[in-house]
Amino acid sequence: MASSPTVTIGQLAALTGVNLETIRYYERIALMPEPARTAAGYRAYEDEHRQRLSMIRRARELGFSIDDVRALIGLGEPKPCAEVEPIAAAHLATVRAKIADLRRLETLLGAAVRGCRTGTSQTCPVIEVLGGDPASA
Amino acid sequence: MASSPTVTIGQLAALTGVNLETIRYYERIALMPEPARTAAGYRAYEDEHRQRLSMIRRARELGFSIDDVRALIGLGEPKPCAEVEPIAAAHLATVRAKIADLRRLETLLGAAVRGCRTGTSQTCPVIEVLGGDPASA
DNA sequence: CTTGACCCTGTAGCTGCTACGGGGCGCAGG
DNA sequence: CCTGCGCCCCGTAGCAGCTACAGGGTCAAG
Repeated sequence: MASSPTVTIGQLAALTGVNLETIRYYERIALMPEPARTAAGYRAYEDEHRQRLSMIRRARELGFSIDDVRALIGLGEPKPCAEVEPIAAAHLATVRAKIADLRRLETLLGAAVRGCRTGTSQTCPVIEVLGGDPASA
Repeated sequence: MASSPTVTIGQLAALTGVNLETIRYYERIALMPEPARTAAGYRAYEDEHRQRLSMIRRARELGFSIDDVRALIGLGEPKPCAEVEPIAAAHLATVRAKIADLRRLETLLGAAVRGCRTGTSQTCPVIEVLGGDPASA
């Protein structure tokens, strides 16, 4: 009973902010269900598709992998907390690990770049960070 | 006048901790120079190769792209600070941006996962984070 | 002389898209 | 009715940065 029961792929892309080609890609990898088609073969999306795609988009923005997304929002009904929580917790752990890694990098790079600017070293401090092992024996 | 003037690709891999196939890949994309060959066609690496590959490895560990690495350690002599510093500074900026992004994720995911564990909500808090927009109009 | 560990080449696969190329459809204007 | 524009269709190739084959050759020990 809505004024616009179905939308085209381009409209869905505009509604959700997901690239049109990406939507087709999601269908190809069975992350999005195949929508009904018009007589001419155009995809006709319902509001359920829009909801699902929005969820996928947010999950991707949160850094979940495609496989994680598949596990989080199965092909049908919403998953129970007991299934969702371990995936989210694992992902959170990898996010934290990445943060820790990046902070190490930040420290090292920051020091090297500062060394460049103060310019007291003979060789470039950035290069020095890379070449800490000139000879083997 | 060293006892082992050249090493095979497998030995170089062991020395540097870089995967053997990755070394060949670096040669293919001209990041590593083509080494001399034995009569049988085996690659024969000198210590210079080992040094260069170690530098590449450290640069990659610091998150520099292959193109950045190419710019940092050209095919010949070490680059001057003036060339190196902008690349390192730009990379540092992207590292900081990634950290900021990941911290946002950490906050959101952390709150959701905690919500799961305290379990007061009807629907899973993780799913709630994903589905904040049930209907369009 | 055989066995096994190494080496060679080239190509296909991975993730998650994105961008073609070469065609159909739908609707508005002339 | 026809044209033209914008959208849609499909399939495939490309991006980074490896990694993993398949199907061979080589070398040194036993």
